[in-house]
Amino acid sequence: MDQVEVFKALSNKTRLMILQWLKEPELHFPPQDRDMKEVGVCVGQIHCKAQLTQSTISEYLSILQRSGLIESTRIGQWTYYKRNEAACLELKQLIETSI
Amino acid sequence: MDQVEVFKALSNKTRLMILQWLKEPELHFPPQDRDMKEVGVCVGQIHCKAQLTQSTISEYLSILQRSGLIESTRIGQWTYYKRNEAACLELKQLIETSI
DNA sequence: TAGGGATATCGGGAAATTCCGATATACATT
DNA sequence: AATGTATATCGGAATTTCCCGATATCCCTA
Repeated sequence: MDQVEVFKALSNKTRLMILQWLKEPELHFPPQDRDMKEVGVCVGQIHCKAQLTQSTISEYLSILQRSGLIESTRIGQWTYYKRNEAACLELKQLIETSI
Repeated sequence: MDQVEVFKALSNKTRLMILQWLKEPELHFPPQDRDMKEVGVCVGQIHCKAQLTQSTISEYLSILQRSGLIESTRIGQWTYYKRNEAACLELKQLIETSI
C-alpha cells in the first residue's frame, strides 16, 4: 500500500465523498437489481449523485481503485464499484501506527 | 479540521517523512540546545535531513502547519516545529470514523 | 448485425503543486 | 551600525491535477 498514492486519492472532496457513500451504499443510493453489499454500486448512480461529468467520475473511480481502496466488478454493461474493506482497514492501521 | 487539506498535506513523500520524523525527534535529529519534546526541531535540521532546498522545506513546513498537524515556536533566530499531537489524534479519530 | 445504453479513454485548457534560486526579513553579535 | 546566520517569501519553470467534451469500447437486445 503506497501511502502517498492513497493520500493523493483522498485529497479530493468528490473522491472522499464517494468512498464515504460506498461505506453505506443502501443509505446513499436508490435500490438496484444487484445486491449493493455484494457487488457495489454502478458508475451511473455514483455519477448522478456526484454532479460531475461521467468521464470525470469514471476517472476518479479509477484513481480510487488504483489506490486499492475500492474494487470493481463488471456485470453486463455495468461496472459496480465497492469498497475494499481489507484495504480500508489496512489504511487505518497504517495511519494508526505511522501518523 | 479540513479533511481534504490534511490529506493534501500528507500526499507528498517529504511532508509525510517530516511528520514521521517529528514523532520521535530524538531518534531522527542530532542533539540540540533546546528540548525537542518541548519546542520541536529547528528548520535547519529538518532541511539537512530532507535533502531539499531550505525554501522548499520552509514552504512544506508551512503547509503542514496550515493543515494543523504541526505547530511552530520562534526562539531567537530559530523556528522550532513540533507535532500537534491533539490534531494528529483528531485526524486518526476522523479517519477511524469516516473512512 | 444494427442500434442503443453504460462505461472507459483521449485530448486539452485552466488551475494547482513541486521544487528551485534569489531575495527579504528577523535576530544576534561585534 | 555592520555583519553573519536562520528562516520566510517571491517569482518562476516544469509537472501534475482537475474537470470537461468528444469519442471509443463493450455489451445487450431487437
